[in-house]
Amino acid sequence: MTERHEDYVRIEKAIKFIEQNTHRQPSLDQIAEHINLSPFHFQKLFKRWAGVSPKRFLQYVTLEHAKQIIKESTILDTTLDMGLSSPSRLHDLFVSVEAVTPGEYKTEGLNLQINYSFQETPFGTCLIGVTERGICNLTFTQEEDCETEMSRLRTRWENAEFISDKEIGKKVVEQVFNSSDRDVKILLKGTNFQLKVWQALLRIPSGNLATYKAIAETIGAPTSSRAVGNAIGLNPIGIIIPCHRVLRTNGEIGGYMWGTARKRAIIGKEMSQ
DNA sequence: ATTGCCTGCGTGG
DNA sequence: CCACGCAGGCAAT
Repeated sequence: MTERHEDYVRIEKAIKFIEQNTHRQPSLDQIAEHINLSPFHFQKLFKRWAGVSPKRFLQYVTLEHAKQIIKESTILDTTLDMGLSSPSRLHDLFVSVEAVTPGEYKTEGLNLQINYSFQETPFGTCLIGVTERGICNLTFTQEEDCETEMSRLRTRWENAEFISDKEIGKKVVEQVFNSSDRDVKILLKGTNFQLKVWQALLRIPSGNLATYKAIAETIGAPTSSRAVGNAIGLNPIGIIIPCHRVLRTNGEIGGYMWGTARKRAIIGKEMSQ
């Protein structure tokens, strides 16, 4: 287990603790004690990890803040509306999406080469899959279970040729997590409905939040927020397709395929930038 | 805060 | 086909 991952585990534990004790407004000392670090060390680790102090971070991550953001629905709505009218101006990601052809869909990746590798990120270990036509997979491992994650990828692209390649994956991680160069290509495979939902997610700029309902409305299916949640849960390319930016209408955090603590963490970091 | 009834899509019989 | 499961929403408690 790498140092980076251990740090992430600590942060995750801290966030869980906060989540369960929001009503008590835990102090820095209490949080630090819970994860067995000195307040000093914890503060330092946190700052290094998130780029802001724990206190500032909490302001952003806290439920009340999320509620406020949702309440100011003009911001949210204008964001989404503007996203529709001129997507390229609002995007923090200039992602060009390529969807697989019907033939490829049927054959599930025949003649497709996927360079895969596991990579460490500030939010945990993830499995990267890259094809000639773009990134096709960015999923986090739960409990460091790489085998399960890998078999999921193989199932998703049953006939593809898999090549282990750490260098390609490393470049992707640097591009997505550490650089301002966000001009990435992705390769998506899904039903029409899923593609519509995933592309709607790409229109939410970093630092902004949307709701399942708002997404449902933008794709012209205003009563299908549940179906939207379903489709979002199947997003194969985390972070780049920002499924973490979608909350419930009432401001609750909602679910996340890779754990709500991780979702909070990603939102918090984006908010604080 | 909790409950019960609604939604639409994907999956497995 | 049909039946069920979901990262949701809403109205009535």
